[in-house]
Amino acid sequence: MPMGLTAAELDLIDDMVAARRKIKRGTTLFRNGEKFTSLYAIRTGFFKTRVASEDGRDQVTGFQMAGEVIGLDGIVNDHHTCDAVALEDAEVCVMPFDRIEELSREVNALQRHVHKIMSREIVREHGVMLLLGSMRAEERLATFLLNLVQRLHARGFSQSELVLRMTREEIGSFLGLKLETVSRTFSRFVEEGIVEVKQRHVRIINTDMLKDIVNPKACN
Amino acid sequence: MPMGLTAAELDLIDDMVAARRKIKRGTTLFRNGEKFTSLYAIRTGFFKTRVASEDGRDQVTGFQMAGEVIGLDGIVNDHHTCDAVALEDAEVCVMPFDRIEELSREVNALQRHVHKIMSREIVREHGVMLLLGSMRAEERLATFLLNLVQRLHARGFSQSELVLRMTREEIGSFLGLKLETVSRTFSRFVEEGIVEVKQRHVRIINTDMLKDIVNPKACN
DNA sequence: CGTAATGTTGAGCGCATTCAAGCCGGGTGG
DNA sequence: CCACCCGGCTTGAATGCGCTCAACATTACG
Repeated sequence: MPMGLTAAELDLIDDMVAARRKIKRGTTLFRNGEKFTSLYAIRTGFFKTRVASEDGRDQVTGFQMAGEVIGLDGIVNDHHTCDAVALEDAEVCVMPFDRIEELSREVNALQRHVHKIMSREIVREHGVMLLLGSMRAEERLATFLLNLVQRLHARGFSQSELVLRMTREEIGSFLGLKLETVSRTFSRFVEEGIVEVKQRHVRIINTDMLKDIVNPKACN
Repeated sequence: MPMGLTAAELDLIDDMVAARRKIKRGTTLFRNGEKFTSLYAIRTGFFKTRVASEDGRDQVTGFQMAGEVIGLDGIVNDHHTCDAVALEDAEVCVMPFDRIEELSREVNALQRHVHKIMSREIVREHGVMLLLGSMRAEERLATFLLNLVQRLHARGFSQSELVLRMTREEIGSFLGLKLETVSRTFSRFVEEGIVEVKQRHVRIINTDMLKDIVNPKACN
Protein backbone atom coordinates (compact mmCIF):
# COMPACT_ATOMS: atom_id res chain seq x y z
CA MET A 1 0.00 0.00 0.00
CA PRO A 2 2.64 2.59 0.81
CA MET A 3 3.88 4.40 -2.26
CA GLY A 4 7.35 5.35 -3.40
CA LEU A 5 9.12 2.12 -2.66
CA THR A 6 11.85 0.34 -4.56
CA ALA A 7 11.33 -3.19 -5.75
CA ALA A 8 13.60 -4.47 -3.04
CA GLU A 9 11.63 -2.65 -0.43
CA LEU A 10 8.40 -4.05 -1.76
CA ASP A 11 9.77 -7.52 -1.24
CA LEU A 12 10.37 -6.64 2.37
CA ILE A 13 6.82 -5.50 2.73
CA ASP A 14 5.66 -8.85 1.45
CA ASP A 15 7.63 -10.42 4.25
CA MET A 16 5.58 -8.44 6.68
CA VAL A 17 2.44 -10.39 5.94
CA ALA A 18 2.77 -13.59 7.90
CA ALA A 19 -0.45 -15.08 6.69
CA ARG A 20 -3.93 -14.48 5.51
CA ARG A 21 -6.84 -15.33 7.66
CA LYS A 22 -10.48 -15.83 6.83
CA ILE A 23 -13.08 -14.62 9.29
CA LYS A 24 -16.62 -15.88 9.14
CA ARG A 25 -19.47 -13.45 9.49
CA GLY A 26 -20.38 -12.94 13.12
CA THR A 27 -17.08 -14.17 14.51
CA THR A 28 -14.31 -12.08 16.02
CA LEU A 29 -10.88 -11.33 14.62
CA PHE A 30 -9.71 -10.41 18.11
CA ARG A 31 -11.31 -9.74 21.43
CA ASN A 32 -10.83 -7.47 24.39
CA GLY A 33 -8.20 -9.00 26.67
CA GLU A 34 -6.51 -11.15 24.05
CA LYS A 35 -2.79 -10.84 23.60
CA PHE A 36 -1.77 -8.38 20.93
CA THR A 37 0.56 -9.71 18.29
CA SER A 38 -0.41 -8.27 14.95
CA LEU A 39 -2.12 -5.58 13.00
CA TYR A 40 -4.62 -6.67 10.40
CA ALA A 41 -5.13 -5.20 6.95
CA ILE A 42 -8.61 -5.94 5.69
CA ARG A 43 -8.54 -7.48 2.22
CA THR A 44 -12.23 -8.17 1.88
CA GLY A 45 -15.24 -7.92 4.12
CA PHE A 46 -16.54 -5.54 6.70
CA PHE A 47 -15.88 -5.22 10.42
CA LYS A 48 -17.12 -3.37 13.43
CA THR A 49 -15.00 -2.63 16.48
CA ARG A 50 -16.60 -2.18 19.86
CA VAL A 51 -15.61 -1.47 23.43
CA ALA A 52 -17.53 -2.60 26.48
CA SER A 53 -18.00 -0.94 29.84
CA GLU A 54 -17.82 -2.86 33.11
CA ASP A 55 -21.55 -3.32 33.15
CA GLY A 56 -22.96 -4.80 30.01
CA ARG A 57 -23.19 -1.71 27.80
CA ASP A 58 -21.05 -1.49 24.75
CA GLN A 59 -20.21 1.09 22.15
CA VAL A 60 -19.37 0.51 18.52
CA THR A 61 -16.23 2.57 17.90
CA GLY A 62 -16.08 2.16 14.15
CA PHE A 63 -16.87 0.26 10.98
CA GLN A 64 -13.92 -0.85 8.87
CA MET A 65 -13.76 -1.93 5.26
CA ALA A 66 -11.24 -3.23 2.74
CA GLY A 67 -7.91 -1.47 2.83
CA GLU A 68 -8.22 -0.31 6.41
CA VAL A 69 -6.07 -1.50 9.29
CA ILE A 70 -7.35 -2.69 12.65
CA GLY A 71 -5.70 -3.73 15.86
CA LEU A 72 -3.92 -0.49 16.77
CA ASP A 73 -5.60 -0.47 20.16
CA GLY A 74 -3.50 -3.43 21.26
CA ILE A 75 -0.09 -1.82 21.01
CA VAL A 76 -0.10 0.17 24.20
CA ASN A 77 -0.72 -2.66 26.67
CA ASP A 78 0.20 -5.69 24.61
CA HIS A 79 -3.43 -6.72 24.85
CA HIS A 80 -6.44 -5.74 22.82
CA THR A 81 -8.94 -3.44 24.47
CA CYS A 82 -11.79 -3.90 22.02
CA ASP A 83 -13.47 -6.57 19.92
CA ALA A 84 -13.31 -6.72 16.15
CA VAL A 85 -16.33 -8.52 14.71
CA ALA A 86 -16.80 -9.45 11.05
CA LEU A 87 -20.15 -8.20 9.74
CA GLU A 88 -19.68 -10.33 6.63
CA ASP A 89 -17.28 -13.06 5.65
CA ALA A 90 -13.89 -11.41 5.51
CA GLU A 91 -10.24 -11.96 4.81
CA VAL A 92 -7.36 -10.12 6.44
CA CYS A 93 -3.60 -9.96 6.12
CA VAL A 94 -1.97 -10.77 9.43
CA MET A 95 1.01 -8.47 10.00
CA PRO A 96 3.00 -9.34 13.14
CA PHE A 97 3.80 -6.08 14.86
CA ASP A 98 7.37 -7.09 15.64
CA ARG A 99 7.95 -7.46 11.93
CA ILE A 100 6.35 -4.11 11.25
CA GLU A 101 8.62 -2.38 13.73
CA GLU A 102 11.66 -4.17 12.40
CA LEU A 103 10.95 -3.31 8.79
CA SER A 104 9.92 0.23 9.48
CA ARG A 105 13.36 0.84 10.92
CA GLU A 106 14.80 -0.04 7.54
CA VAL A 107 12.19 1.37 5.21
CA ASN A 108 11.49 5.03 5.88
CA ALA A 109 8.37 5.08 3.77
CA LEU A 110 6.92 2.25 5.79
CA GLN A 111 7.73 3.98 9.05
CA ARG A 112 6.01 7.09 7.84
CA HIS A 113 3.08 5.02 6.63
CA VAL A 114 2.57 3.36 10.00
CA HIS A 115 2.66 6.70 11.75
CA LYS A 116 0.10 8.11 9.36
CA ILE A 117 -2.24 5.20 9.86
CA MET A 118 -2.21 5.73 13.60
CA SER A 119 -2.58 9.50 13.28
CA ARG A 120 -5.47 9.02 10.85
CA GLU A 121 -7.26 6.88 13.39
CA ILE A 122 -6.80 9.55 16.05
CA VAL A 123 -8.21 12.20 13.74
CA ARG A 124 -11.12 9.97 12.74
CA GLU A 125 -11.99 9.51 16.39
CA HIS A 126 -11.92 13.26 16.90
CA GLY A 127 -14.63 13.45 14.28
CA VAL A 128 -16.69 10.83 16.06
CA MET A 129 -16.30 12.70 19.32
CA LEU A 130 -17.59 15.84 17.63
CA LEU A 131 -20.53 13.87 16.32
CA LEU A 132 -21.35 12.24 19.65
CA GLY A 133 -20.79 15.37 21.65
CA SER A 134 -22.61 17.99 19.70
CA MET A 135 -24.88 16.68 16.95
CA ARG A 136 -28.57 15.89 16.92
CA ALA A 137 -29.93 12.61 15.63
CA GLU A 138 -30.50 13.79 12.05
CA GLU A 139 -27.03 15.26 11.80
CA ARG A 140 -25.47 12.10 13.15
CA LEU A 141 -27.20 9.84 10.68
CA ALA A 142 -26.56 12.19 7.77
CA THR A 143 -22.87 12.39 8.68
CA PHE A 144 -22.74 8.61 8.96
CA LEU A 145 -24.29 8.04 5.56
CA LEU A 146 -22.10 10.59 3.83
CA ASN A 147 -18.99 9.10 5.41
CA LEU A 148 -19.93 5.56 4.42
CA VAL A 149 -20.81 6.40 0.85
CA GLN A 150 -17.65 8.47 0.45
CA ARG A 151 -15.47 5.60 1.62
CA LEU A 152 -17.31 3.16 -0.62
CA HIS A 153 -16.99 5.51 -3.57
CA ALA A 154 -13.23 5.67 -3.00
CA ARG A 155 -13.31 1.89 -3.48
CA GLY A 156 -15.12 2.09 -6.78
CA PHE A 157 -18.69 1.74 -5.59
CA SER A 158 -21.61 4.04 -6.28
CA GLN A 159 -21.77 7.55 -4.89
CA SER A 160 -25.45 7.27 -4.25
CA GLU A 161 -26.26 3.69 -3.45
CA LEU A 162 -25.08 1.50 -0.62
CA VAL A 163 -25.91 -1.64 1.27
CA LEU A 164 -25.63 -1.38 5.01
CA ARG A 165 -23.75 -4.29 6.46
CA MET A 166 -24.84 -3.52 9.99
CA THR A 167 -28.16 -3.53 11.86
CA ARG A 168 -30.03 -0.47 13.07
CA GLU A 169 -28.89 -1.34 16.55
CA GLU A 170 -25.23 -1.30 15.52
CA ILE A 171 -25.67 2.00 13.73
CA GLY A 172 -27.34 3.33 16.84
CA SER A 173 -24.58 2.13 19.08
CA PHE A 174 -22.01 3.84 16.89
CA LEU A 175 -24.01 7.08 16.73
CA GLY A 176 -25.01 7.15 20.38
CA LEU A 177 -28.69 6.59 19.54
CA LYS A 178 -31.25 3.89 20.18
CA LEU A 179 -32.21 1.68 17.26
CA GLU A 180 -35.73 3.14 17.24
CA THR A 181 -34.31 6.62 16.80
CA VAL A 182 -32.17 5.45 13.90
CA SER A 183 -35.22 3.88 12.30
CA ARG A 184 -37.37 6.96 12.81
CA THR A 185 -34.66 9.22 11.42
CA PHE A 186 -34.36 7.06 8.32
CA SER A 187 -38.13 7.34 7.91
CA ARG A 188 -37.99 11.11 8.18
CA PHE A 189 -35.27 11.25 5.52
CA VAL A 190 -37.47 9.13 3.27
CA GLU A 191 -40.51 11.39 3.83
CA GLU A 192 -38.41 14.39 2.91
CA GLY A 193 -37.22 12.71 -0.28
CA ILE A 194 -33.59 12.70 0.75
CA VAL A 195 -33.07 8.96 0.53
CA GLU A 196 -34.83 5.77 -0.42
CA VAL A 197 -34.54 2.96 2.08
CA LYS A 198 -35.51 -0.65 1.60
CA GLN A 199 -34.21 -2.54 4.58
CA ARG A 200 -30.46 -2.30 4.31
CA HIS A 201 -30.45 -0.92 0.82
CA VAL A 202 -30.06 2.84 0.81
CA ARG A 203 -30.16 5.13 -2.18
CA ILE A 204 -29.20 8.73 -1.66
CA ILE A 205 -31.53 10.90 -3.74
CA ASN A 206 -30.30 14.30 -2.69
CA THR A 207 -26.75 14.51 -1.43
CA ASP A 208 -26.96 18.27 -1.02
CA MET A 209 -29.83 18.00 1.42
CA LEU A 210 -27.84 15.49 3.44
CA LYS A 211 -24.89 17.87 3.50
CA ASP A 212 -27.23 20.66 4.53
CA ILE A 213 -28.36 18.62 7.49
CA VAL A 214 -24.78 18.00 8.55
CA ASN A 215 -23.80 21.62 8.15
CA PRO A 216 -26.99 23.56 8.71
CA LYS A 217 -27.33 26.72 6.61
CA ALA A 218 -23.62 27.47 6.41
CA CYS A 219 -23.44 31.14 7.28
CA ASN A 220 -21.47 32.69 4.43
CA MET B 1 10.76 9.29 29.55
CA PRO B 2 11.21 5.95 27.84
CA MET B 3 12.86 3.38 30.09
CA GLY B 4 15.58 0.89 29.45
CA LEU B 5 17.96 3.08 27.53
CA THR B 6 21.73 3.21 27.61
CA ALA B 7 23.49 6.45 28.45
CA ALA B 8 24.41 6.94 24.82
CA GLU B 9 20.81 6.50 23.80
CA LEU B 10 19.69 8.99 26.37
CA ASP B 11 22.00 11.55 24.83
CA LEU B 12 20.27 10.95 21.54
CA ILE B 13 16.92 11.55 23.11
CA ASP B 14 18.16 14.88 24.37
CA ASP B 15 18.95 15.76 20.80
CA MET B 16 15.35 15.18 19.99
CA VAL B 17 14.22 18.20 21.92
CA ALA B 18 14.91 21.16 19.68
CA ALA B 19 13.74 23.75 22.14
CA ARG B 20 11.47 24.56 24.98
CA ARG B 21 8.60 26.85 24.49
CA LYS B 22 6.52 28.80 26.97
CA ILE B 23 2.81 29.17 26.30
CA LYS B 24 0.79 31.82 28.06
CA ARG B 25 -2.57 30.96 29.47
CA GLY B 26 -5.30 31.36 26.89
CA THR B 27 -2.99 31.18 23.88
CA THR B 28 -2.59 28.29 21.48
CA LEU B 29 0.34 25.96 21.05
CA PHE B 30 -0.94 25.08 17.59
CA ARG B 31 -4.09 25.59 15.61
CA ASN B 32 -6.22 23.74 13.13
CA GLY B 33 -4.74 24.23 9.68
CA GLU B 34 -1.21 25.07 10.80
CA LYS B 35 1.66 23.11 9.35
CA PHE B 36 2.68 20.14 11.45
CA THR B 37 6.32 19.97 12.38
CA SER B 38 6.64 18.71 15.91
CA LEU B 39 5.16 16.81 18.76
CA TYR B 40 5.08 18.55 22.11
CA ALA B 41 5.79 17.02 25.50
CA ILE B 42 4.15 19.04 28.23
CA ARG B 43 6.61 19.94 30.97
CA THR B 44 4.32 22.11 33.02
CA GLY B 45 0.84 23.48 32.65
CA PHE B 46 -2.47 22.26 31.38
CA PHE B 47 -3.97 22.16 27.90
CA LYS B 48 -7.21 21.44 26.17
CA THR B 49 -7.48 20.24 22.60
CA ARG B 50 -10.57 20.97 20.57
CA VAL B 51 -11.93 20.36 17.10
CA ALA B 52 -14.40 22.60 15.32
CA SER B 53 -17.17 21.75 12.88
CA GLU B 54 -17.84 23.80 9.75
CA ASP B 55 -20.44 25.84 11.54
CA GLY B 56 -19.26 27.41 14.76
CA ARG B 57 -19.68 24.46 17.14
CA ASP B 58 -16.63 22.93 18.70
CA GLN B 59 -15.85 19.94 20.83
CA VAL B 60 -13.14 19.61 23.45
CA THR B 61 -11.41 16.34 22.65
CA GLY B 62 -9.24 16.15 25.74
CA PHE B 63 -7.39 17.78 28.60
CA GLN B 64 -3.65 17.21 28.78
CA MET B 65 -1.25 17.67 31.66
CA ALA B 66 2.46 17.41 32.41
CA GLY B 67 4.14 14.38 30.89
CA GLU B 68 1.60 13.95 28.11
CA VAL B 69 2.29 14.43 24.43
CA ILE B 70 0.16 16.48 22.05
CA GLY B 71 0.25 17.09 18.34
CA LEU B 72 -0.30 13.53 17.08
CA ASP B 73 -3.26 14.67 15.01
CA GLY B 74 -0.96 16.55 12.64
CA ILE B 75 1.03 13.58 11.36
CA VAL B 76 -1.48 12.21 8.89
CA ASN B 77 -1.93 15.30 6.72
CA ASP B 78 1.12 17.34 7.65
CA HIS B 79 -1.26 19.88 9.13
CA HIS B 80 -2.91 20.08 12.48
CA THR B 81 -6.62 19.34 12.62
CA CYS B 82 -7.31 20.68 16.09
CA ASP B 83 -6.34 23.52 18.39
CA ALA B 84 -4.26 23.10 21.54
CA VAL B 85 -5.00 25.85 24.05
CA ALA B 86 -3.12 26.41 27.29
CA LEU B 87 -5.50 26.60 30.25
CA GLU B 88 -2.67 27.89 32.41
CA ASP B 89 0.82 29.16 31.71
CA ALA B 90 2.70 26.20 30.35
CA GLU B 91 6.01 24.99 29.05
CA VAL B 92 6.53 22.30 26.43
CA CYS B 93 9.43 20.47 24.84
CA VAL B 94 9.35 20.90 21.09
CA MET B 95 10.27 17.64 19.41
CA PRO B 96 10.56 17.93 15.62
CA PHE B 97 8.86 14.90 14.16
CA ASP B 98 11.60 14.33 11.58
CA ARG B 99 14.07 13.95 14.42
CA ILE B 100 11.74 11.58 16.22
CA GLU B 101 11.41 9.36 13.19
CA GLU B 102 15.14 9.44 12.59
CA LEU B 103 16.04 8.56 16.14
CA SER B 104 13.36 5.94 16.52
CA ARG B 105 14.95 4.07 13.63
CA GLU B 106 18.11 3.79 15.70
CA VAL B 107 16.70 3.38 19.18
CA ASN B 108 14.25 0.52 19.40
CA ALA B 109 12.95 1.58 22.78
CA LEU B 110 12.09 4.99 21.42
CA GLN B 111 10.31 3.50 18.45
CA ARG B 112 8.25 1.33 20.73
CA HIS B 113 7.57 4.30 22.96
CA VAL B 114 6.24 6.43 20.12
CA HIS B 115 3.97 3.63 18.99
CA LYS B 116 2.62 3.20 22.50
CA ILE B 117 1.91 6.87 22.88
CA MET B 118 -0.17 6.84 19.71
CA SER B 119 -1.94 3.65 20.64
CA ARG B 120 -2.66 5.01 24.12
CA GLU B 121 -4.33 8.02 22.56
CA ILE B 122 -6.49 5.78 20.40
CA VAL B 123 -7.56 3.74 23.41
CA ARG B 124 -8.23 6.88 25.44
CA GLU B 125 -10.51 8.12 22.71
CA HIS B 126 -12.37 4.81 22.69
CA GLY B 127 -13.16 5.51 26.32
CA VAL B 128 -14.43 8.97 25.51
CA MET B 129 -16.62 7.54 22.76
CA LEU B 130 -18.10 5.10 25.25
CA LEU B 131 -18.77 7.99 27.60
CA LEU B 132 -20.33 10.21 24.95
CA GLY B 133 -22.29 7.43 23.35
CA SER B 134 -23.83 5.65 26.27
CA MET B 135 -23.57 7.47 29.59
CA ARG B 136 -25.95 9.79 31.35
CA ALA B 137 -24.88 13.15 32.73
CA GLU B 138 -24.03 11.90 36.22
CA GLU B 139 -21.97 9.04 34.89
CA ARG B 140 -20.09 11.33 32.55
CA LEU B 141 -19.13 13.78 35.25
CA ALA B 142 -18.23 11.05 37.72
CA THR B 143 -16.04 9.36 35.11
CA PHE B 144 -14.43 12.68 34.32
CA LEU B 145 -13.62 13.44 37.95
CA LEU B 146 -12.23 9.99 38.64
CA ASN B 147 -10.07 10.15 35.55
CA LEU B 148 -8.70 13.57 36.42
CA VAL B 149 -7.93 12.75 40.03
CA GLN B 150 -6.29 9.49 39.03
CA ARG B 151 -3.98 11.23 36.59
CA LEU B 152 -3.17 13.92 39.11
CA HIS B 153 -2.48 11.31 41.77
CA ALA B 154 -0.04 9.60 39.42
CA ARG B 155 1.81 12.93 39.39
CA GLY B 156 2.02 13.14 43.15
CA PHE B 157 -1.08 15.17 43.88
CA SER B 158 -3.91 14.31 46.21
CA GLN B 159 -6.28 11.44 45.56
CA SER B 160 -9.22 13.39 46.83
CA GLU B 161 -8.64 17.02 46.09
CA LEU B 162 -8.23 18.81 42.80
CA VAL B 163 -8.41 22.20 41.21
CA LEU B 164 -10.20 22.31 37.90
CA ARG B 165 -8.24 24.27 35.36
CA MET B 166 -11.17 24.52 32.97
CA THR B 167 -14.56 26.21 33.02
CA ARG B 168 -17.92 24.48 33.31
CA GLU B 169 -18.42 25.20 29.67
CA GLU B 170 -15.20 23.42 28.72
CA ILE B 171 -16.10 20.46 30.90
CA GLY B 172 -19.48 20.42 29.24
CA SER B 173 -18.02 20.54 25.77
CA PHE B 174 -15.77 17.61 26.58
CA LEU B 175 -18.59 15.60 28.14
CA GLY B 176 -21.20 16.44 25.52
CA LEU B 177 -23.28 18.45 28.00
CA LYS B 178 -24.29 22.07 28.41
CA LEU B 179 -22.57 24.07 31.11
CA GLU B 180 -25.81 24.35 33.09
CA THR B 181 -26.08 20.60 33.20
CA VAL B 182 -22.51 20.31 34.47
CA SER B 183 -23.26 22.84 37.18
CA ARG B 184 -26.48 21.12 38.19
CA THR B 185 -24.80 17.75 38.30
CA PHE B 186 -22.06 19.11 40.53
CA SER B 187 -24.76 20.48 42.82
CA ARG B 188 -26.46 17.10 42.96
CA PHE B 189 -23.19 15.43 43.90
CA VAL B 190 -22.75 17.99 46.67
CA GLU B 191 -26.29 17.39 47.99
CA GLU B 192 -25.60 13.69 48.09
CA GLY B 193 -22.38 14.25 50.01
CA ILE B 194 -20.19 12.78 47.31
CA VAL B 195 -18.03 15.84 46.77
CA GLU B 196 -17.45 19.34 48.07
CA VAL B 197 -17.27 22.01 45.42
CA LYS B 198 -16.16 25.58 45.85
CA GLN B 199 -15.89 27.02 42.37
CA ARG B 200 -13.03 25.16 40.77
CA HIS B 201 -11.86 23.49 43.95
CA VAL B 202 -13.24 19.99 44.25
CA ARG B 203 -12.80 17.61 47.14
CA ILE B 204 -13.95 14.07 46.68
CA ILE B 205 -15.59 12.91 49.88
CA ASN B 206 -16.70 9.47 48.81
CA THR B 207 -14.78 7.87 45.96
CA ASP B 208 -16.81 4.68 46.18
CA MET B 209 -20.05 6.50 45.51
CA LEU B 210 -18.47 8.11 42.47
CA LYS B 211 -17.36 4.72 41.23
CA ASP B 212 -20.84 3.40 41.88
CA ILE B 213 -22.28 6.08 39.65
CA VAL B 214 -19.86 5.19 36.88
CA ASN B 215 -20.54 1.50 37.19
CA PRO B 216 -24.06 1.27 38.51
CA LYS B 217 -24.69 -1.65 40.86
CA ALA B 218 -22.15 -3.98 39.30
CA CYS B 219 -24.08 -7.21 38.95
CA ASN B 220 -21.89 -9.77 40.72
C1' DC C 1 -14.27 49.58 43.01
C1' DG C 2 -16.69 48.51 38.85
C1' DT C 3 -17.14 45.51 35.08
C1' DA C 4 -16.99 41.30 32.69
C1' DA C 5 -16.56 36.50 33.00
C1' DT C 6 -18.00 32.57 35.27
C1' DG C 7 -21.14 29.89 37.91
C1' DT C 8 -25.79 28.72 40.03
C1' DT C 9 -30.56 27.98 39.98
C1' DG C 10 -35.45 27.94 38.29
C1' DA C 11 -39.26 27.04 34.88
C1' DG C 12 -40.81 25.16 30.75
C1' DC C 13 -39.86 22.73 26.63
C1' DG C 14 -38.36 19.36 23.18
C1' DC C 15 -35.83 15.58 21.48
C1' DA C 16 -34.58 11.14 22.16
C1' DT C 17 -35.82 7.28 25.03
C1' DT C 18 -38.78 3.70 26.82
C1' DC C 19 -42.28 0.55 26.40
C1' DA C 20 -45.28 -1.73 23.49
C1' DA C 21 -47.48 -3.53 19.42
C1' DG C 22 -47.25 -4.91 14.85
C1' DC C 23 -44.85 -5.64 10.30
C1' DC C 24 -41.66 -7.59 7.05
C1' DG C 25 -38.55 -10.91 5.02
C1' DG C 26 -35.78 -14.93 5.12
C1' DG C 27 -35.22 -19.50 6.52
C1' DT C 28 -37.00 -24.04 8.04
C1' DG C 29 -39.72 -27.86 8.14
C1' DG C 30 -44.01 -30.16 7.31
C1' DC D 1 -45.68 -24.79 -1.65
C1' DC D 2 -47.24 -22.86 2.31
C1' DA D 3 -47.25 -22.28 7.40
C1' DC D 4 -44.64 -20.96 10.77
C1' DC D 5 -41.09 -18.68 13.36
C1' DC D 6 -37.67 -15.46 14.54
C1' DG D 7 -34.65 -11.57 14.09
C1' DG D 8 -34.68 -7.25 12.39
C1' DC D 9 -37.30 -3.22 11.51
C1' DT D 10 -41.09 0.23 11.92
C1' DT D 11 -44.33 2.95 14.24
C1' DG D 12 -47.12 4.90 18.14
C1' DA D 13 -47.77 6.93 22.82
C1' DA D 14 -46.02 8.48 27.00
C1' DT D 15 -42.12 9.69 29.77
C1' DG D 16 -38.01 12.01 31.21
C1' DC D 17 -33.43 13.85 30.80
C1' DG D 18 -30.94 17.42 29.35
C1' DC D 19 -31.59 21.80 26.90
C1' DT D 20 -33.12 26.64 26.43
C1' DC D 21 -34.03 30.88 28.24
C1' DA D 22 -33.71 33.82 31.97
C1' DA D 23 -32.48 35.90 36.33
C1' DC D 24 -29.26 36.28 39.71
C1' DA D 25 -24.87 35.37 42.45
C1' DT D 26 -20.08 35.19 42.72
C1' DT D 27 -15.46 35.79 41.47
C1' DA D 28 -11.59 37.51 38.96
C1' DC D 29 -9.30 41.26 37.34
C1' DG D 30 -8.02 45.70 35.57
